Amino acid sequence: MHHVLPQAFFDRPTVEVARDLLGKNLVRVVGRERIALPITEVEAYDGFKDKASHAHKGATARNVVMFGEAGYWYVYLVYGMHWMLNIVTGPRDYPAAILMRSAGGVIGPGRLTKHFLIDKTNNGVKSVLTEGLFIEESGIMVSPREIVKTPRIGVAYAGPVWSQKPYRFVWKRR
DNA sequence: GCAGTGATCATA
DNA sequence: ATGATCACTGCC
Repeated sequence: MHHVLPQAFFDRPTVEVARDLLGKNLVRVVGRERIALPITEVEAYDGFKDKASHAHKGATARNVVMFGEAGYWYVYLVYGMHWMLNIVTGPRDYPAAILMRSAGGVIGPGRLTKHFLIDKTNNGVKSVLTEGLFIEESGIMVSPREIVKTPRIGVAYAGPVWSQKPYRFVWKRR
């Protein structure tokens, strides 16, 4: 159970990685506390052309991490109160990341970061080497039959085409 | 259904 | 410097 996902796992096409993350354990270690839950809902944000992505209009102070190497955490604040947790995917200079939306019974990206004690201090940190926050193998096999694809949530601003892309993946146990 | 909340970014 | 926006949540 101590198989931390290596950087190579994340250095692949974003949508593939998103699907493969379902059922893997999101792990947080703070002091003596260890929180680990299987990932159940994610969303892919894929490249410059993706109008729903922060990276669509180019690099800014906030989104630079998305332009870096795979396997780094991209954490930002929305609506002045909710931290969003993403993992960067694909090669350097290709901006892509996956939003962690739910794990175990913790539903919703803002609730997830609250539960896992995540904030801006996790931004820009490499997931594979850090003791504090990483993803590991769970041993759970997720069958393709258990994966539901839908459009992403809360991205109407991206227009009819990009807001409808089936880049959200939910693991429904059967 | 909609207010809360504040960083971020474009515009100037 | 200012104002609109926001990969959301919780309470009405």
